[in-house]
Amino acid sequence: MSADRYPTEQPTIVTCGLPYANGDLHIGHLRSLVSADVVNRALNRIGQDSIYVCGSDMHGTPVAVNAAQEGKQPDEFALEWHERFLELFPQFNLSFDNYGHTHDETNTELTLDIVETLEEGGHIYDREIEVAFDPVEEQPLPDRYVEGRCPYCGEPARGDECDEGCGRHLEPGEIEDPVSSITGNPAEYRTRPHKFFRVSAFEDVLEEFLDGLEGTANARNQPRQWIEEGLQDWCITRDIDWGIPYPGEDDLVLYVWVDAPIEYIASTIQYAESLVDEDYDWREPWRGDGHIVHVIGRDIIQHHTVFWPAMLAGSDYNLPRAVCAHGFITIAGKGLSTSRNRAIWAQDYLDEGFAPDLLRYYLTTTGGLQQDIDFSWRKFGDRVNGELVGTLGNFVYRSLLFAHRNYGGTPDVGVSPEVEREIQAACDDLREAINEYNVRNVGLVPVELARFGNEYIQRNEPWHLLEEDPDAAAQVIRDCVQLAKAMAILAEPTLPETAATLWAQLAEDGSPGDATLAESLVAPPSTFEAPSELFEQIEEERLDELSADLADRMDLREEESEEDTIEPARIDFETFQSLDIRTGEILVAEAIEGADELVRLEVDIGSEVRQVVAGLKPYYELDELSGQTVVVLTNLEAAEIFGVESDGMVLAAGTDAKLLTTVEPADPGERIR
RNA sequence: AGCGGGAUGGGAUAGCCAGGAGAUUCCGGCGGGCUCAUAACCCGCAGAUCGGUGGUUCAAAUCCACCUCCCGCUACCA
Repeated sequence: MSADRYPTEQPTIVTCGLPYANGDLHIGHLRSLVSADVVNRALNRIGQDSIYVCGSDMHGTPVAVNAAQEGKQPDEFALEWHERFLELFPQFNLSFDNYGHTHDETNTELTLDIVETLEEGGHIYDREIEVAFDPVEEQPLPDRYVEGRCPYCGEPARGDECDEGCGRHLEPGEIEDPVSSITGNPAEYRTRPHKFFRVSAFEDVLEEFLDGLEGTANARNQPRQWIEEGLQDWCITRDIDWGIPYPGEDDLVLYVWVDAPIEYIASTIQYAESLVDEDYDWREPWRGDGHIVHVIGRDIIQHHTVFWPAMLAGSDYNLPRAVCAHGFITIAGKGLSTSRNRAIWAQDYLDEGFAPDLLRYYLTTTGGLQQDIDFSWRKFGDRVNGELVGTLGNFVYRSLLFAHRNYGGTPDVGVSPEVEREIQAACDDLREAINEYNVRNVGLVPVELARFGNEYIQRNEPWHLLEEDPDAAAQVIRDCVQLAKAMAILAEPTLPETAATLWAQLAEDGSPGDATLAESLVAPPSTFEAPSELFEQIEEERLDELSADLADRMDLREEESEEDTIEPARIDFETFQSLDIRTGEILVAEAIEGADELVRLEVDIGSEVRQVVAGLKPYYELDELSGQTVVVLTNLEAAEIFGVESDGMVLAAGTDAKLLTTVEPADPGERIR
């Protein structure tokens, strides 16, 4: 890999994964959005020509499904979310140079253009595949409209992905035992022509691409395994009516993952078109010598390191220079769950009245980009109070206040060699950090400089020097003012709002977002007003409250899901009578291979011996099970679990499956009444 | 079970890709200092055989193999 270090002469494009227009954004999404924003701003600070573009992902079956549930048209539904995103982004200081959406004209046209290019290049072919169909509704069942079993690992899976088992992307027609996820009707397969993209032909291209790919290690390593296992061609059409229609095919639309990443290009084009005074050639980054940097969640690595580069290569566009795949966010060690409201919602955070910079700082500096990070209000508060308030905010405030009181602004002397070296070192650190896409260090650099600043001012005690040695005092404060100015520039990527405030306090014109590192050694104006505090301390009680509220909310949901409350709905006696519950004796108990908890039981229920599957492995030794008297619900409909038929249900109590038995010995087959 | 991530002083993390003096920083603890500053800031001390075992190497937290545990996504607790 031999790409030039930033800053380069060529333009760079930074993108984040497209927010999906079907729901509210939470801190998980923000991690993508903010990290990419930080990368873009940091590149600009070190003098790299870089823009940040993205857009909403409007297509795909989840939007179609959710829109239908709300009785809306998909475009109307998705557009509403898109608009909400647009309102939210500025509140987190996400500085998109352009933010479009995949359903707009630019993206639609470009997508069709790219698909045609791929066709002309012979990269697309027709193949008859079996598609799940709902025979009752006479409706095709693409992607998540169908559920069934993964052909590779046997796990239950969605139509487009084995989301529960091996994680493989599934091609239409691959899934076994398909059932409509809408009606529950068993689906049947019908043969139907679809379009396939010859991804397999790009193996060499992709391997070379991965060898040179910058960004996080997971984005380089994970796809290597997929390539080793052999690349599958990729079905790029679907039988729904929400999406970009496939050219020349009336009843097919493009798979959402085709037009989604193309939005990265389309958004760049829109940016170029939006400029009035200057020229921007979008072709330079995408087809010329520029650079593309993708910031994504680690769940969409495959799309950005296999499908997308293959598409780009097949239609003569540049491949990305870097893919930065960040980890997930957990709360109290548990994964976010939107359906269970287990998340910190972006809007809720703002409603709490916290400055966006605080969350930006926390999300980008808590762990490495690739690492999963755990969110807690306590840790959030510690970082804010310690590093932002105590170290950075305090240094700037004490310095500027001292300078203003005693000199009316910047003392009229030069910066000392020691401080100049220190500032330059910090600038070097920022350059180094962004060249490694290390957003954590990007955010820590200004705080570390402030640490030095605090040590420096403490060591020199200008408050004493004021009378003892006025020249020396002026020197020290001059140095501190310069350090503060450098911090404004260095902090701008992560803390843009704070940096702008500081910039104004120094009476600087414009914005630190227009400055480059070189300016960090240029003296600020000789006069400025008294500063105000950059950050507010978060009270301990406040943190306690927030923590308690969050814990309550998550605990509540736990209880609900555990059904801890007594079921209020009464049933009549007849309903009870309809349950055929009998004693049984376990004859055989053996583990089901490949399953974590499942045990296959043969249970004698008097008149016959039943095979029953139960999740007992973690709680019992298998050989102590045989011979046990248990209680069996015998007229439960049979089901196949993990590929094993289960005819009946062994009753057990609690989450750790304490088996029910009788107090007195009982023969198999005695009815429970 | 699959895929992914992790295991470093009490807690949280850096370093590991490009191996080299018993190891970063923050919080917490203890002791001092300062008083310009948002009870902030500065200095010092205590505290880790870098999950385990083996291997490669003159040298491993860093490379390789195996193992154990933790976590996330999802699932099979009928």
